[in-house]
Amino acid sequence: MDVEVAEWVEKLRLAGYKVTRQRRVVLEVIAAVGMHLTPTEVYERARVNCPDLGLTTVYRTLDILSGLGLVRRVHLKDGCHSFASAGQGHCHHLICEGCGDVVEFEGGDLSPLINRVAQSTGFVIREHWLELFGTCPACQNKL
Amino acid sequence: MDVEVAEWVEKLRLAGYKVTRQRRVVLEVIAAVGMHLTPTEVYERARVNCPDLGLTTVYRTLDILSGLGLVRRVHLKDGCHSFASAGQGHCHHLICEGCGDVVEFEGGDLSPLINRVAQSTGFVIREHWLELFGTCPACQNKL
DNA sequence: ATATAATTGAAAAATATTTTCAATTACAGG
DNA sequence: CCTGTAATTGAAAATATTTTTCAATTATAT
Ligand SMILES: [Mn+2]
Ligand SMILES: [Mn+2]
Ligand SMILES: [Zn+2]
Ligand SMILES: [Zn+2]
Repeated sequence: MDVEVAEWVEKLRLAGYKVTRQRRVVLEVIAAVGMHLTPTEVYERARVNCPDLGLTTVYRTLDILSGLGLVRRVHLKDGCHSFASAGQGHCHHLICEGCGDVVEFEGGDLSPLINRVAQSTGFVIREHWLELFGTCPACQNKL
Repeated sequence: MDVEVAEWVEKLRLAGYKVTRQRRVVLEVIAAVGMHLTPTEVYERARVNCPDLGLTTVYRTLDILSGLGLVRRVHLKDGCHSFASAGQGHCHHLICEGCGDVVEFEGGDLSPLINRVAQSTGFVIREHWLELFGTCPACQNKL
């Protein structure tokens, strides 16, 4: 996870952003927890190590990180206010409805399906999204 | 589309809800347009036929309709404030990034993929979501 | 027709996000 | 190491979205 933060810092720098204390602490929070967090949740956790951090900066940092593809918005049934780390390359999210845990997985090849839909609708399909919902091993044991 | 509204009205009634003028006009708007609309957009369109409708009622009606599975929240890259009609049965949304058009399609059988992910993560997977994004035929011609 | 419980809209409250701006800070270049 | 400069910051205000409250209205069973 220190590795991930280091990589993210490097990508920030390469993209021309300054590496500030505030950005670093936001990065660290998101890289460390393996679950989805709202901006406010990120803010609360990050302030433990950086009490003068502002919520505005969290919003701005999350914007930058999603722009760079390092984090991704997690879409839940009732809204999509939270974010989780997005591994490199094309991946999808598997989400525990119990604890908010987020695991990434590689979706198999969806091209047959996508081609079929493109064919029958006349759409040009540019992107797809797959999210799976369920219960993680830890939450299964809690029952 | 009159058919769809009639079906929806019947389902509302069966679920124990009163069929009010306000609910009917919200239903009509969503059934008529084939695109995703935010609560405010629904409100504006519905008020053409029902000028005393309140935005609060639109929110409440959308809640009821998603509870009954008649409409579904549409999740876009930057948020998910809009809703679209959800056909019966398990379906997915294909969305035009140009005009907001929403088309439903049946996702093929994703069980092999889902089983594989369940296997490798230990999750019990209860639900899945697939959305495709692209350009509809009409918007392709506009280029 | 009437009784009644559900539903309504306006207003207020709560929540979420963005903008503004003066002060601070990262860091490139010397 | 200093210094200049443009990027970044947090607080406050503005805006946007959603929910709650409550008295008045209304759909519908009888
Ligand atoms: Mn995929
Ligand atoms: Mn499916
Ligand atoms: Zn869990
Ligand atoms: Zn289109």
